[in-house]
Amino acid sequence: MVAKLTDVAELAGVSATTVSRVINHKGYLSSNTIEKVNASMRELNYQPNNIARSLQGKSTHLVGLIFPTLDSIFFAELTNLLERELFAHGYKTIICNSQGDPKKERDYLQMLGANQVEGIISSSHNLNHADYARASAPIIGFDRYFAPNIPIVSSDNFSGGQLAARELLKHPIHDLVMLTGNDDPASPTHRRVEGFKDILAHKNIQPRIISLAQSTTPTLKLGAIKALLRQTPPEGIFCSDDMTALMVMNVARGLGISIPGDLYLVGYDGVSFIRDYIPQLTTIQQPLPDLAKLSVSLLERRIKDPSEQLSDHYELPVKVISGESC
Amino acid sequence: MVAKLTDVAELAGVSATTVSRVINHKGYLSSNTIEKVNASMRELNYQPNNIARSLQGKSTHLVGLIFPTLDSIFFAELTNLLERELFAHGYKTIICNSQGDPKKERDYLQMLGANQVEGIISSSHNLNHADYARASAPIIGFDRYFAPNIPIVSSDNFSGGQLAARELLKHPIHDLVMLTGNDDPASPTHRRVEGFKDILAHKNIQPRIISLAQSTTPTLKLGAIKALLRQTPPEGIFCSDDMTALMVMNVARGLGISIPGDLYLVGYDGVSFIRDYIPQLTTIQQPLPDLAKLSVSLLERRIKDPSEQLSDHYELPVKVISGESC
DNA sequence: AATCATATGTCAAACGTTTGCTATATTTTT
DNA sequence: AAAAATATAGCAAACGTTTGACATATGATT
Repeated sequence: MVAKLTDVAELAGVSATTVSRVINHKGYLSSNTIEKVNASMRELNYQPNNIARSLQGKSTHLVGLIFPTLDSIFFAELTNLLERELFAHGYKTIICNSQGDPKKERDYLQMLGANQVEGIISSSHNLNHADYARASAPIIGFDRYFAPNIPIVSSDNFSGGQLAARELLKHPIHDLVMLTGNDDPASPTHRRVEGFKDILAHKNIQPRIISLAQSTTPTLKLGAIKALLRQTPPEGIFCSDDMTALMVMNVARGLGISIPGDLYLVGYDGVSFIRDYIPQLTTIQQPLPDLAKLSVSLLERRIKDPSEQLSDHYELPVKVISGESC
Repeated sequence: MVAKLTDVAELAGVSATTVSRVINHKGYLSSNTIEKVNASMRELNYQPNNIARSLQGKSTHLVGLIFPTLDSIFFAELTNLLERELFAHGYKTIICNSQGDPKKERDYLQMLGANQVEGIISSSHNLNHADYARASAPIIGFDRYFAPNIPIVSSDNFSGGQLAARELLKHPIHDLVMLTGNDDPASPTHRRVEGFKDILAHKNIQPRIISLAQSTTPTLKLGAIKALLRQTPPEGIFCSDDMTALMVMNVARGLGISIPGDLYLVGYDGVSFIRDYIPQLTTIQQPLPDLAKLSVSLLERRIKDPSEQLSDHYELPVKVISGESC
């Protein structure tokens, strides 16, 4: 059996209280006692039981991350950064990938409560606001509105859309398409569409907005892109994420459409994978590390003081990463 | 304050035991009592406290995943699949990305113990075997040897190396390079090198093995690949992962080396991202979903019966995904 | 009418910690 | 030399749940 506090106490010839005090550096302890206890802990290879500690009142230092999937490089990198940041702040990360399944998401939300997580960062899209409003732990919405008083962290999506438009308009073109993944007008990411349209409106250009539901499989997406490029190829495309842009590049190459030249292309996200492996893509970069840091720091503030009033929305600036595609 | 079991009991006018019995479907309960209790739980929005439950003896249903990073698409997809599988088996997933930092990994290993996780799946490379042998929970090594009696789950790396060699040898070439990420001869992934060499040896071909340490940054890797392709370009390259192969494709394109033709290229992993977004790459596909399922099912067997004797090594077959690069 | 099985529910101990209170010994201040 | 402050450590209750042992009521079987 694994050693417990009382075993250590017995071996060291002191009370359980004293051992606990040594572990938690609390109260007055003689160096002699401390040494004895430490030796006993070493001898028994003692590991405090966090479960018991939490029950007693200590916090769990657990944080839940609710995202749709890790198959998307964007969420993978984000999760990676959040995990790092959370670890640096002393939290452990439970991942909850809803895979677009509302039932799974609800189960997870409930489970996180049952497991006494101290906070939640979520970007999932399946549940209604009431589900989130009821959650016991503080929540930060990543690129996502949940309920009043649940702060949103996002890139400046509107500016991002504007930047993309400006990039495309550097060329003398006007038949433009935007491929977007999310058509919920309440979603912060929808602001990308608005920013894009905003700039084009000044030039009296009306882009075609093609919305591929977030649940679209790659194959379906491929079909849609092929159809677009074959039947009514535009002169410029703005994709609301880099993976879609990458697919456009592939399809274009297959069809003999050259980028740039025949077609100009701008993506969105600018994750490090794209910068390292697909540098030819021009894209709008979100400051992912900063977004992760901000999310964690806001969450921590809410954990420390649940009543602290935070802003509704934190927007971080984006920038253009110039490749060759536009 | 959030409702607890005793609050429910009080409201329903029964004892705590009875409430617990209702929750756990244990013992004889009148349907009347059950209804009363359920109503009270609903009214108070009661959520059982898993911490208290675990302390009492119930298991935590927590599993830890120790991997180097999520920035690599391979680990991201693997983590995604494992999380799904674990969820389906009733487990929650704590992610522990060591980021190549032995200290972080040791901290995590210790933390997982303290948090009473029921099992660990790990593919991290930083700790010595003793650290893992000491862990309290059962462990499955993914593509990684840790200690005797810790089973390894991997693809058939040797056959994978052989397949890659055979693919390249379909063309009349003999100046071959293998770019590998891990040069630890004890690692299961090193078998890819051996399988590759094995086939080539029959043809009296001695490939150049270039090992880019796993910690290499993309920039350094890019430099190495550029140097290779510029100075002593081979006729064929086998990369031990798809991301490196993707980088080779990019560099080659930049240098005007055409793939296939001037250079034949085979990758390894065949994650779904590659199949969906870089279909032109010929690669050796690991059966990732099966590997995830197998890992979880082995782990569960060990959890249910820690003394169950498992094999040392479970190897799942790989297959060639034919693109245009070879 | 005594016995047994079946329902229904309560008591209190236990899980492994932490902590407020208390007790004693030692040192410092008056 | 008394009072006060400081140092040291133990007792027992508490955290929220589960569960074995026990108590009682009801009905069925002898």
